[in-house]
Amino acid sequence: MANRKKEETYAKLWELNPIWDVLTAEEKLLVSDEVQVLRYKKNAVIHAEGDAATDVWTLIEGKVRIYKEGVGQRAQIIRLLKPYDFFGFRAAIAGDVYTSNASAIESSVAYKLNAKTFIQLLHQNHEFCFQMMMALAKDLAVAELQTINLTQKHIRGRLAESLLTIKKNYGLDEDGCTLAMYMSREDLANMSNMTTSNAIRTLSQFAQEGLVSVDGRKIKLLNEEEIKHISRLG
Amino acid sequence: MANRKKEETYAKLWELNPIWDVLTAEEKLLVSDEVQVLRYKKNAVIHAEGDAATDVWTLIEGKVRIYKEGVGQRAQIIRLLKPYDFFGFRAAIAGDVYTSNASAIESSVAYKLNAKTFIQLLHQNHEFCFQMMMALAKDLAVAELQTINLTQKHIRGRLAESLLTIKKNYGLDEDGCTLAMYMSREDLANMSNMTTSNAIRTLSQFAQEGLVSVDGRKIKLLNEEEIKHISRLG
DNA sequence: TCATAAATATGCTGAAAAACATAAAAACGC
DNA sequence: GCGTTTTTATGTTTTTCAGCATATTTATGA
Repeated sequence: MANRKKEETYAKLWELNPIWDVLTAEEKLLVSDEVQVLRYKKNAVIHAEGDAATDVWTLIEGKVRIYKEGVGQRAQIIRLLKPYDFFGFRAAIAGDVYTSNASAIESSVAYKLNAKTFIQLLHQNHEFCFQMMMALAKDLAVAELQTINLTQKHIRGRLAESLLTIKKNYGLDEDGCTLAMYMSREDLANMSNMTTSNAIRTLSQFAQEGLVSVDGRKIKLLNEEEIKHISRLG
Repeated sequence: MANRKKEETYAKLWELNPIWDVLTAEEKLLVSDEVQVLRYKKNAVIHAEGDAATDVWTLIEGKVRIYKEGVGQRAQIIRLLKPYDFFGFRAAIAGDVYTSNASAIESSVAYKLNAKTFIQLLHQNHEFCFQMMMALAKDLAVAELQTINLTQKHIRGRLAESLLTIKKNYGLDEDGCTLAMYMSREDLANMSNMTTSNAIRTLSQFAQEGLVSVDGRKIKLLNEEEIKHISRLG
Protein backbone atom coordinates (compact mmCIF):
# COMPACT_ATOMS: atom_id res chain seq x y z
CA MET A 1 0.00 0.00 0.00
CA ALA A 2 2.86 2.33 0.90
CA ASN A 3 4.21 2.71 -2.61
CA ARG A 4 0.85 2.42 -4.34
CA LYS A 5 -0.83 5.61 -5.34
CA LYS A 6 -4.41 5.57 -4.21
CA GLU A 7 -7.15 5.45 -6.79
CA GLU A 8 -7.96 9.10 -6.27
CA THR A 9 -4.67 10.16 -7.79
CA TYR A 10 -5.71 8.71 -11.14
CA ALA A 11 -8.62 9.83 -13.27
CA LYS A 12 -11.84 7.90 -12.85
CA LEU A 13 -12.40 4.95 -15.15
CA TRP A 14 -15.21 6.67 -17.06
CA GLU A 15 -12.96 9.65 -17.73
CA LEU A 16 -10.39 7.35 -19.30
CA ASN A 17 -12.52 5.10 -21.47
CA PRO A 18 -15.99 6.11 -22.70
CA ILE A 19 -17.26 2.55 -22.42
CA TRP A 20 -17.62 3.11 -18.66
CA ASP A 21 -19.46 6.38 -19.06
CA VAL A 22 -22.81 4.72 -19.71
CA LEU A 23 -22.93 3.60 -16.07
CA THR A 24 -25.40 5.33 -13.75
CA ALA A 25 -24.15 7.49 -10.88
CA GLU A 26 -24.93 4.67 -8.50
CA GLU A 27 -23.04 2.13 -10.61
CA LYS A 28 -20.07 4.44 -10.87
CA LEU A 29 -20.04 4.65 -7.09
CA LEU A 30 -19.98 0.88 -6.90
CA VAL A 31 -17.09 0.71 -9.36
CA SER A 32 -15.17 3.42 -7.50
CA ASP A 33 -15.61 1.42 -4.37
CA GLU A 34 -14.48 -1.86 -5.84
CA VAL A 35 -11.72 -0.89 -8.24
CA GLN A 36 -8.09 -1.35 -7.17
CA VAL A 37 -4.96 0.26 -8.53
CA LEU A 38 -2.23 -2.25 -9.24
CA ARG A 39 1.36 -1.79 -10.38
CA TYR A 40 3.19 -4.33 -12.51
CA LYS A 41 6.92 -4.48 -13.07
CA LYS A 42 8.40 -5.10 -16.48
CA ASN A 43 7.50 -8.61 -17.67
CA ALA A 44 5.20 -9.27 -14.69
CA VAL A 45 2.32 -11.58 -15.59
CA ILE A 46 -1.07 -9.95 -15.05
CA HIS A 47 -3.18 -12.99 -15.90
CA ALA A 48 -2.26 -16.40 -17.25
CA GLU A 49 -3.91 -18.78 -19.71
CA GLY A 50 -6.01 -21.29 -17.82
CA ASP A 51 -6.60 -19.20 -14.69
CA ALA A 52 -10.21 -18.67 -13.67
CA ALA A 53 -11.38 -15.25 -14.85
CA THR A 54 -11.72 -13.41 -11.55
CA ASP A 55 -10.91 -9.88 -12.68
CA VAL A 56 -10.99 -7.40 -15.54
CA TRP A 57 -8.48 -4.59 -16.03
CA THR A 58 -8.10 -1.15 -17.53
CA LEU A 59 -4.55 -0.15 -18.27
CA ILE A 60 -3.70 3.31 -16.92
CA GLU A 61 0.02 3.62 -17.58
CA GLY A 62 2.50 1.53 -19.52
CA LYS A 63 2.22 -1.12 -22.20
CA VAL A 64 0.91 -4.67 -22.04
CA ARG A 65 1.08 -7.64 -24.39
CA ILE A 66 -1.72 -10.18 -24.70
CA TYR A 67 -0.37 -13.49 -25.99
CA LYS A 68 -1.06 -17.18 -26.24
CA GLU A 69 1.43 -19.97 -25.90
CA GLY A 70 1.21 -22.69 -28.48
CA VAL A 71 3.33 -25.56 -29.64
CA GLY A 72 6.52 -25.78 -27.57
CA GLN A 73 5.75 -22.62 -25.53
CA ARG A 74 6.07 -20.58 -28.70
CA ALA A 75 4.31 -17.31 -27.98
CA GLN A 76 1.94 -15.51 -30.31
CA ILE A 77 1.14 -11.92 -29.41
CA ILE A 78 -2.54 -11.36 -30.08
CA ARG A 79 -2.89 -7.75 -29.06
CA LEU A 80 -0.82 -4.86 -27.72
CA LEU A 81 -2.42 -2.57 -25.17
CA LYS A 82 -1.94 1.10 -24.49
CA PRO A 83 -3.27 3.23 -21.64
CA TYR A 84 -7.05 3.18 -21.19
CA ASP A 85 -7.44 -0.11 -23.05
CA PHE A 86 -9.74 -2.57 -21.33
CA PHE A 87 -8.77 -6.26 -21.09
CA GLY A 88 -9.60 -9.59 -19.50
CA PHE A 89 -13.30 -9.14 -20.21
CA ARG A 90 -13.70 -11.82 -22.87
CA ALA A 91 -13.06 -14.61 -20.37
CA ALA A 92 -15.17 -12.91 -17.68
CA ILE A 93 -18.11 -12.59 -20.07
CA ALA A 94 -17.88 -16.14 -21.38
CA GLY A 95 -17.59 -17.41 -17.79
CA ASP A 96 -14.43 -19.04 -18.99
CA VAL A 97 -10.84 -19.23 -17.89
CA TYR A 98 -8.48 -16.73 -19.47
CA THR A 99 -7.51 -18.10 -22.86
CA SER A 100 -4.48 -15.85 -23.15
CA ASN A 101 -1.72 -14.37 -21.03
CA ALA A 102 -1.25 -10.70 -20.24
CA SER A 103 2.14 -9.38 -19.21
CA ALA A 104 3.65 -5.92 -18.84
CA ILE A 105 6.03 -4.90 -21.61
CA GLU A 106 7.23 -2.04 -19.43
CA SER A 107 6.37 -1.16 -15.85
CA SER A 108 2.64 -0.48 -15.87
CA VAL A 109 -0.32 0.58 -13.75
CA ALA A 110 -3.87 -0.73 -14.13
CA TYR A 111 -7.27 -0.57 -12.52
CA LYS A 112 -8.46 -4.01 -11.51
CA LEU A 113 -12.17 -4.74 -11.06
CA ASN A 114 -13.50 -8.09 -9.94
CA ALA A 115 -15.34 -10.04 -12.59
CA LYS A 116 -18.43 -10.54 -10.41
CA THR A 117 -19.04 -6.82 -10.21
CA PHE A 118 -18.37 -6.47 -13.92
CA ILE A 119 -20.89 -9.18 -14.78
CA GLN A 120 -23.41 -7.63 -12.41
CA LEU A 121 -23.05 -4.33 -14.28
CA LEU A 122 -23.58 -6.11 -17.59
CA HIS A 123 -26.76 -7.65 -16.22
CA GLN A 124 -28.21 -4.49 -14.80
CA ASN A 125 -27.13 -1.91 -17.37
CA HIS A 126 -28.41 -2.59 -20.86
CA GLU A 127 -26.39 0.11 -22.55
CA PHE A 128 -23.18 -1.12 -20.92
CA CYS A 129 -23.95 -4.62 -22.16
CA PHE A 130 -24.60 -3.29 -25.65
CA GLN A 131 -21.29 -1.45 -25.72
CA MET A 132 -19.44 -4.55 -24.59
CA MET A 133 -21.15 -6.61 -27.27
CA MET A 134 -20.02 -4.11 -29.92
CA ALA A 135 -16.46 -4.20 -28.60
CA LEU A 136 -16.44 -7.99 -28.89
CA ALA A 137 -17.85 -7.87 -32.41
CA LYS A 138 -15.02 -5.57 -33.45
CA ASP A 139 -12.37 -7.66 -31.72
CA LEU A 140 -13.69 -10.74 -33.50
CA ALA A 141 -13.24 -9.12 -36.90
CA VAL A 142 -9.68 -8.19 -35.96
CA ALA A 143 -8.92 -11.72 -34.77
CA GLU A 144 -10.23 -13.29 -37.96
CA LEU A 145 -8.27 -10.88 -40.13
CA GLN A 146 -5.19 -11.64 -38.05
CA THR A 147 -5.53 -15.33 -38.89
CA ILE A 148 -5.35 -14.53 -42.60
CA ASN A 149 -2.45 -12.14 -42.18
CA LEU A 150 -0.40 -14.61 -40.20
CA THR A 151 -1.14 -17.68 -42.28
CA GLN A 152 -1.12 -16.40 -45.82
CA LYS A 153 1.51 -13.67 -45.89
CA HIS A 154 5.20 -14.33 -46.20
CA ILE A 155 7.75 -13.24 -43.63
CA ARG A 156 8.34 -9.81 -45.12
CA GLY A 157 4.61 -9.17 -45.39
CA ARG A 158 4.04 -10.21 -41.80
CA LEU A 159 6.80 -8.00 -40.46
CA ALA A 160 5.60 -5.04 -42.53
CA GLU A 161 2.09 -5.66 -41.18
CA SER A 162 3.39 -5.62 -37.60
CA LEU A 163 5.25 -2.36 -38.10
CA LEU A 164 2.06 -0.75 -39.41
CA THR A 165 0.04 -2.21 -36.53
CA ILE A 166 2.49 -0.73 -34.02
CA LYS A 167 2.25 2.64 -35.70
CA LYS A 168 -1.55 2.49 -35.68
CA ASN A 169 -1.63 1.47 -32.03
CA TYR A 170 1.07 3.61 -30.47
CA GLY A 171 1.69 6.30 -33.05
CA LEU A 172 4.98 8.04 -33.78
CA ASP A 173 7.46 10.14 -31.81
CA GLU A 174 7.68 13.89 -32.32
CA ASP A 175 9.93 13.45 -35.35
CA GLY A 176 6.94 12.02 -37.22
CA CYS A 177 8.56 8.75 -38.25
CA THR A 178 9.98 6.87 -35.24
CA LEU A 179 7.57 4.24 -33.88
CA ALA A 180 6.52 5.33 -30.37
CA MET A 181 7.08 1.84 -29.07
CA TYR A 182 10.54 0.38 -28.62
CA MET A 183 9.97 -3.32 -28.83
CA SER A 184 12.45 -6.17 -28.61
CA ARG A 185 13.10 -8.21 -31.73
CA GLU A 186 11.68 -11.17 -29.86
CA ASP A 187 8.34 -9.43 -29.26
CA LEU A 188 8.35 -8.32 -32.88
CA ALA A 189 8.87 -11.96 -33.87
CA ASN A 190 6.10 -13.13 -31.55
CA MET A 191 3.74 -10.63 -33.12
CA SER A 192 4.64 -11.66 -36.63
CA ASN A 193 4.68 -15.44 -36.32
CA MET A 194 8.35 -15.92 -37.02
CA THR A 195 11.52 -16.82 -35.16
CA THR A 196 13.56 -14.11 -33.47
CA SER A 197 16.39 -14.74 -35.95
CA ASN A 198 14.08 -14.04 -38.83
CA ALA A 199 12.68 -10.88 -37.24
CA ILE A 200 16.25 -9.59 -36.85
CA ARG A 201 17.26 -10.65 -40.33
CA THR A 202 14.17 -9.30 -42.07
CA LEU A 203 14.28 -5.98 -40.22
CA SER A 204 17.94 -5.63 -41.25
CA GLN A 205 16.91 -6.29 -44.83
CA PHE A 206 14.23 -3.59 -44.59
CA ALA A 207 16.91 -1.23 -43.28
CA GLN A 208 19.29 -2.12 -46.12
CA GLU A 209 16.51 -1.45 -48.59
CA GLY A 210 15.91 1.95 -47.03
CA LEU A 211 12.36 1.12 -45.92
CA VAL A 212 13.22 1.73 -42.28
CA SER A 213 16.19 2.85 -40.26
CA VAL A 214 17.09 1.06 -37.09
CA ASP A 215 18.91 2.33 -34.01
CA GLY A 216 18.68 -0.36 -31.36
CA ARG A 217 14.99 -0.67 -30.64
CA LYS A 218 14.08 2.62 -32.27
CA ILE A 219 12.60 2.02 -35.66
CA LYS A 220 11.99 4.84 -38.11
CA LEU A 221 9.58 4.27 -40.96
CA LEU A 222 11.25 5.84 -43.99
CA ASN A 223 9.04 4.58 -46.81
CA GLU A 224 5.62 3.83 -45.46
CA GLU A 225 4.05 3.44 -48.89
CA GLU A 226 6.42 0.64 -49.77
CA ILE A 227 5.93 -0.97 -46.34
CA LYS A 228 2.18 -0.92 -46.96
CA HIS A 229 2.77 -2.43 -50.34
CA ILE A 230 4.85 -5.27 -48.91
CA SER A 231 2.21 -5.85 -46.26
CA ARG A 232 -0.61 -6.04 -48.82
CA LEU A 233 1.22 -8.16 -51.31
CA GLY A 234 1.98 -10.77 -48.67
CA MET B 1 -42.71 -18.68 -54.12
CA ALA B 2 -44.01 -21.79 -55.83
CA ASN B 3 -41.16 -24.09 -54.82
CA ARG B 4 -40.45 -22.38 -51.53
CA LYS B 5 -41.98 -23.93 -48.45
CA LYS B 6 -43.66 -21.26 -46.38
CA GLU B 7 -42.22 -20.41 -43.00
CA GLU B 8 -45.00 -22.27 -41.23
CA THR B 9 -43.70 -25.58 -42.52
CA TYR B 10 -40.49 -25.11 -40.53
CA ALA B 11 -40.23 -24.90 -36.77
CA LYS B 12 -40.13 -21.42 -35.31
CA LEU B 13 -36.75 -19.85 -34.81
CA TRP B 14 -36.99 -20.07 -31.01
CA GLU B 15 -37.72 -23.75 -31.21
CA LEU B 16 -34.56 -24.28 -33.22
CA ASN B 17 -32.04 -22.21 -31.30
CA PRO B 18 -32.51 -21.24 -27.63
CA ILE B 19 -30.87 -17.89 -28.19
CA TRP B 20 -34.18 -16.67 -29.68
CA ASP B 21 -36.27 -17.98 -26.84
CA VAL B 22 -35.54 -15.02 -24.58
CA LEU B 23 -37.68 -12.82 -26.85
CA THR B 24 -41.06 -11.68 -25.55
CA ALA B 25 -44.27 -12.91 -27.20
CA GLU B 26 -44.57 -9.59 -28.94
CA GLU B 27 -41.00 -9.72 -30.22
CA LYS B 28 -41.50 -13.25 -31.46
CA LEU B 29 -44.51 -12.03 -33.39
CA LEU B 30 -42.36 -9.34 -34.97
CA VAL B 31 -39.72 -11.87 -35.92
CA SER B 32 -42.32 -14.27 -37.34
CA ASP B 33 -43.62 -11.44 -39.43
CA GLU B 34 -40.25 -10.35 -40.76
CA VAL B 35 -38.38 -13.60 -41.20
CA GLN B 36 -38.05 -15.09 -44.67
CA VAL B 37 -37.26 -18.63 -45.73
CA LEU B 38 -34.57 -18.79 -48.37
CA ARG B 39 -33.12 -21.71 -50.30
CA TYR B 40 -29.56 -21.83 -51.53
CA LYS B 41 -28.17 -24.20 -54.12
CA LYS B 42 -24.84 -25.92 -53.67
CA ASN B 43 -22.04 -23.33 -53.71
CA ALA B 44 -24.46 -20.40 -53.79
CA VAL B 45 -23.04 -17.35 -52.03
CA ILE B 46 -25.20 -16.20 -49.10
CA HIS B 47 -23.23 -13.13 -48.22
CA ALA B 48 -19.92 -11.78 -49.48
CA GLU B 49 -17.00 -10.01 -47.84
CA GLY B 50 -17.42 -6.27 -48.21
CA ASP B 51 -21.21 -6.24 -48.63
CA ALA B 52 -23.16 -4.03 -46.23
CA ALA B 53 -24.59 -6.16 -43.43
CA THR B 54 -28.30 -6.01 -44.23
CA ASP B 55 -29.37 -9.41 -42.88
CA VAL B 56 -28.69 -12.15 -40.36
CA TRP B 57 -29.42 -15.84 -40.92
CA THR B 58 -30.25 -19.03 -39.12
CA LEU B 59 -29.46 -22.18 -41.04
CA ILE B 60 -32.38 -24.62 -41.08
CA GLU B 61 -31.19 -27.36 -43.42
CA GLY B 62 -27.87 -28.10 -45.05
CA LYS B 63 -24.31 -27.05 -44.43
CA VAL B 64 -22.60 -23.70 -44.91
CA ARG B 65 -18.97 -22.59 -44.92
CA ILE B 66 -17.83 -19.21 -43.60
CA TYR B 67 -14.55 -18.19 -45.20
CA LYS B 68 -12.30 -15.28 -45.93
CA GLU B 69 -10.28 -14.71 -49.06
CA GLY B 70 -6.72 -13.63 -48.53
CA VAL B 71 -3.59 -13.29 -50.63
CA GLY B 72 -4.32 -14.33 -54.22
CA GLN B 73 -7.95 -15.33 -53.54
CA ARG B 74 -6.70 -18.13 -51.33
CA ALA B 75 -9.66 -19.10 -49.14
CA GLN B 76 -9.50 -19.78 -45.44
CA ILE B 77 -12.54 -21.48 -43.95
CA ILE B 78 -13.22 -19.88 -40.58
CA ARG B 79 -16.24 -21.81 -39.49
CA LEU B 80 -18.54 -24.61 -40.67
CA LEU B 81 -22.24 -24.30 -39.92
CA LYS B 82 -24.85 -26.92 -39.24
CA PRO B 83 -28.63 -26.57 -38.94
CA TYR B 84 -29.81 -24.06 -36.32
CA ASP B 85 -26.51 -22.20 -36.31
CA PHE B 86 -26.87 -18.44 -36.41
CA PHE B 87 -24.62 -16.36 -38.66
CA GLY B 88 -24.02 -12.93 -40.14
CA PHE B 89 -24.62 -11.24 -36.80
CA ARG B 90 -21.06 -10.10 -36.12
CA ALA B 91 -21.13 -7.62 -38.98
CA ALA B 92 -24.70 -6.55 -38.17
CA ILE B 93 -23.76 -5.84 -34.55
CA ALA B 94 -20.56 -3.99 -35.39
CA GLY B 95 -22.48 -1.96 -37.99
CA ASP B 96 -19.86 -3.17 -40.36
CA VAL B 97 -19.73 -4.80 -43.74
CA TYR B 98 -19.49 -8.58 -43.74
CA THR B 99 -15.85 -9.45 -43.20
CA SER B 100 -16.27 -12.99 -44.47
CA ASN B 101 -18.13 -14.93 -47.12
CA ALA B 102 -20.84 -17.49 -46.51
CA SER B 103 -21.64 -20.13 -49.12
CA ALA B 104 -23.66 -23.32 -49.16
CA ILE B 105 -21.62 -26.52 -49.10
CA GLU B 106 -24.72 -28.45 -50.07
CA SER B 107 -28.18 -27.22 -50.97
CA SER B 108 -29.44 -25.44 -47.88
CA VAL B 109 -32.37 -23.61 -46.34
CA ALA B 110 -32.13 -20.66 -43.97
CA TYR B 111 -34.24 -18.10 -42.19
CA LYS B 112 -33.23 -14.60 -43.11
CA LEU B 113 -33.99 -11.66 -40.83
CA ASN B 114 -33.14 -8.09 -41.69
CA ALA B 115 -30.36 -6.57 -39.63
CA LYS B 116 -32.45 -3.55 -38.64
CA THR B 117 -34.98 -5.71 -36.86
CA PHE B 118 -32.19 -7.73 -35.27
CA ILE B 119 -30.49 -4.60 -33.94
CA GLN B 120 -33.83 -3.30 -32.70
CA LEU B 121 -34.30 -6.52 -30.73
CA LEU B 122 -30.81 -6.17 -29.25
CA HIS B 123 -31.68 -2.64 -28.15
CA GLN B 124 -35.01 -3.45 -26.61
CA ASN B 125 -34.35 -6.88 -25.07
CA HIS B 126 -31.58 -6.89 -22.54
CA GLU B 127 -31.42 -10.66 -22.13
CA PHE B 128 -31.19 -11.15 -25.90
CA CYS B 129 -28.31 -8.69 -25.99
CA PHE B 130 -26.60 -10.52 -23.15
CA GLN B 131 -26.90 -13.86 -24.94
CA MET B 132 -25.46 -12.38 -28.11
CA MET B 133 -22.56 -10.89 -26.17
CA MET B 134 -21.79 -14.32 -24.70
CA ALA B 135 -21.93 -15.91 -28.13
CA LEU B 136 -19.42 -13.37 -29.44
CA ALA B 137 -17.12 -13.93 -26.44
CA LYS B 138 -17.08 -17.64 -27.19
CA ASP B 139 -16.51 -17.13 -30.91
CA LEU B 140 -13.61 -14.83 -30.11
CA ALA B 141 -11.88 -17.51 -28.04
CA VAL B 142 -12.32 -19.97 -30.91
CA ALA B 143 -10.93 -17.50 -33.43
CA GLU B 144 -7.85 -16.81 -31.34
CA LEU B 145 -7.20 -20.49 -30.78
CA GLN B 146 -7.60 -21.04 -34.50
CA THR B 147 -4.81 -18.56 -35.17
CA ILE B 148 -2.42 -20.60 -33.03
CA ASN B 149 -3.51 -23.89 -34.57
CA LEU B 150 -3.05 -22.62 -38.11
CA THR B 151 0.22 -20.77 -37.59
CA GLN B 152 2.16 -23.02 -35.24
CA LYS B 153 1.17 -26.54 -36.18
CA HIS B 154 2.66 -28.45 -39.06
CA ILE B 155 0.64 -29.81 -41.93
CA ARG B 156 -0.14 -33.13 -40.27
CA GLY B 157 -1.19 -31.41 -37.06
CA ARG B 158 -3.43 -29.00 -38.92
CA LEU B 159 -5.15 -31.74 -40.88
CA ALA B 160 -5.63 -33.85 -37.74
CA GLU B 161 -7.10 -30.79 -36.04
CA SER B 162 -9.55 -30.28 -38.90
CA LEU B 163 -10.71 -33.89 -38.79
CA LEU B 164 -11.40 -33.56 -35.07
CA THR B 165 -13.20 -30.25 -35.62
CA ILE B 166 -15.43 -31.84 -38.24
CA LYS B 167 -16.24 -34.69 -35.87
CA LYS B 168 -17.02 -32.25 -33.06
CA ASN B 169 -19.23 -30.15 -35.31
CA TYR B 170 -21.11 -32.72 -37.38
CA GLY B 171 -20.60 -35.94 -35.43
CA LEU B 172 -20.34 -39.44 -36.86
CA ASP B 173 -22.53 -41.70 -38.98
CA GLU B 174 -24.35 -44.66 -37.45
CA ASP B 175 -21.22 -46.83 -37.72
CA GLY B 176 -19.64 -44.67 -35.02
CA CYS B 177 -16.51 -43.74 -36.95
CA THR B 178 -17.37 -42.19 -40.33
CA LEU B 179 -17.37 -38.38 -40.26
CA ALA B 180 -20.96 -37.23 -40.88
CA MET B 181 -19.73 -34.64 -43.35
CA TYR B 182 -18.40 -35.55 -46.76
CA MET B 183 -16.15 -32.69 -47.64
CA SER B 184 -14.03 -32.12 -50.72
CA ARG B 185 -10.27 -32.24 -50.34
CA GLU B 186 -10.23 -28.62 -51.41
CA ASP B 187 -12.51 -27.57 -48.53
CA LEU B 188 -10.41 -29.68 -46.19
CA ALA B 189 -7.33 -27.82 -47.46
CA ASN B 190 -9.03 -24.45 -47.04
CA MET B 191 -9.89 -25.33 -43.46
CA SER B 192 -6.38 -26.46 -42.70
CA ASN B 193 -4.34 -23.71 -44.33
CA MET B 194 -2.66 -25.89 -46.93
CA THR B 195 -2.80 -26.53 -50.66
CA THR B 196 -5.28 -29.04 -52.04
CA SER B 197 -2.37 -31.24 -53.13
CA ASN B 198 -1.11 -31.39 -49.59
CA ALA B 199 -4.55 -32.14 -48.14
CA ILE B 200 -4.82 -35.07 -50.55
CA ARG B 201 -1.30 -36.25 -49.88
CA THR B 202 -1.47 -35.94 -46.11
CA LEU B 203 -4.86 -37.64 -45.91
CA SER B 204 -3.43 -40.50 -48.00
CA GLN B 205 -0.53 -40.75 -45.56
CA PHE B 206 -2.95 -40.90 -42.63
CA ALA B 207 -4.76 -43.73 -44.45
CA GLN B 208 -1.49 -45.59 -45.08
CA GLU B 209 -0.64 -45.27 -41.40
CA GLY B 210 -4.02 -46.71 -40.47
CA LEU B 211 -5.18 -43.55 -38.71
CA VAL B 212 -8.14 -43.16 -41.04
CA SER B 213 -9.68 -45.00 -43.93
CA VAL B 214 -10.83 -43.14 -46.98
CA ASP B 215 -13.53 -44.01 -49.49
CA GLY B 216 -13.99 -41.03 -51.74
CA ARG B 217 -15.20 -38.29 -49.46
CA LYS B 218 -16.14 -40.63 -46.66
CA ILE B 219 -13.51 -40.54 -43.95
CA LYS B 220 -13.48 -43.06 -41.12
CA LEU B 221 -11.49 -42.23 -37.99
CA LEU B 222 -9.75 -45.47 -37.06
CA ASN B 223 -7.31 -44.29 -34.41
CA GLU B 224 -8.68 -41.17 -32.82
CA GLU B 225 -6.18 -41.20 -29.96
CA GLU B 226 -3.28 -40.99 -32.37
CA ILE B 227 -5.06 -38.32 -34.42
CA LYS B 228 -5.48 -36.29 -31.24
CA HIS B 229 -1.83 -36.83 -30.48
CA ILE B 230 -0.76 -35.56 -33.89
CA SER B 231 -3.05 -32.58 -33.52
CA ARG B 232 -1.61 -31.67 -30.11
CA LEU B 233 2.00 -32.21 -30.99
CA GLY B 234 1.70 -29.87 -33.98
C1' DT C 1 -24.15 -42.85 -73.26
C1' DC C 2 -20.48 -40.47 -74.20
C1' DA C 3 -17.75 -36.27 -74.04
C1' DT C 4 -16.11 -32.99 -70.93
C1' DA C 5 -15.04 -31.17 -66.74
C1' DA C 6 -13.85 -31.60 -62.01
C1' DA C 7 -11.71 -33.97 -58.28
C1' DT C 8 -8.23 -37.03 -56.62
C1' DA C 9 -3.62 -39.01 -56.66
C1' DT C 10 1.37 -38.87 -56.92
C1' DG C 11 6.04 -37.48 -58.22
C1' DC C 12 9.51 -33.83 -58.69
C1' DT C 13 11.65 -29.27 -57.93
C1' DG C 14 12.57 -25.12 -55.74
C1' DA C 15 11.59 -21.49 -52.45
C1' DA C 16 10.78 -20.21 -47.85
C1' DA C 17 11.54 -20.37 -43.29
C1' DA C 18 13.01 -22.95 -39.15
C1' DA C 19 16.85 -24.76 -36.69
C1' DC C 20 21.37 -24.48 -35.38
C1' DA C 21 25.83 -22.23 -34.64
C1' DT C 22 28.71 -18.53 -33.44
C1' DA C 23 30.09 -13.92 -32.59
C1' DA C 24 29.55 -9.16 -31.41
C1' DA C 25 27.21 -5.60 -28.98
C1' DA C 26 24.37 -3.86 -25.38
C1' DA C 27 22.21 -4.04 -20.91
C1' DC C 28 22.37 -5.30 -16.24
C1' DG C 29 23.73 -6.54 -11.51
C1' DC C 30 26.93 -6.16 -8.04
C1' DG D 1 33.98 -0.71 -13.51
C1' DC D 2 33.81 -5.25 -14.60
C1' DG D 3 31.99 -9.77 -15.27
C1' DT D 4 27.68 -11.91 -16.67
C1' DT D 5 23.64 -12.26 -19.06
C1' DT D 6 20.68 -10.85 -22.63
C1' DT D 7 19.93 -9.13 -27.08
C1' DT D 8 21.21 -8.43 -31.72
C1' DA D 9 23.56 -9.91 -35.86
C1' DT D 10 24.79 -13.06 -39.48
C1' DG D 11 26.19 -17.38 -41.73
C1' DT D 12 25.05 -22.43 -42.74
C1' DT D 13 22.20 -26.46 -42.88
C1' DT D 14 17.94 -28.84 -42.91
C1' DT D 15 13.05 -29.26 -43.01
C1' DT D 16 8.74 -28.09 -44.59
C1' DC D 17 5.72 -26.98 -47.83
C1' DA D 18 4.16 -24.64 -52.10
C1' DG D 19 4.22 -24.95 -57.06
C1' DC D 20 4.05 -27.41 -61.03
C1' DA D 21 3.33 -31.40 -64.01
C1' DT D 22 0.88 -35.40 -65.21
C1' DA D 23 -2.12 -39.36 -64.67
C1' DT D 24 -6.19 -41.42 -63.16
C1' DT D 25 -10.57 -41.56 -61.33
C1' DT D 26 -15.04 -39.72 -60.54
C1' DA D 27 -18.80 -36.57 -61.42
C1' DT D 28 -21.69 -33.84 -64.65
C1' DG D 29 -24.37 -32.50 -68.43
C1' DA D 30 -26.00 -32.45 -73.14
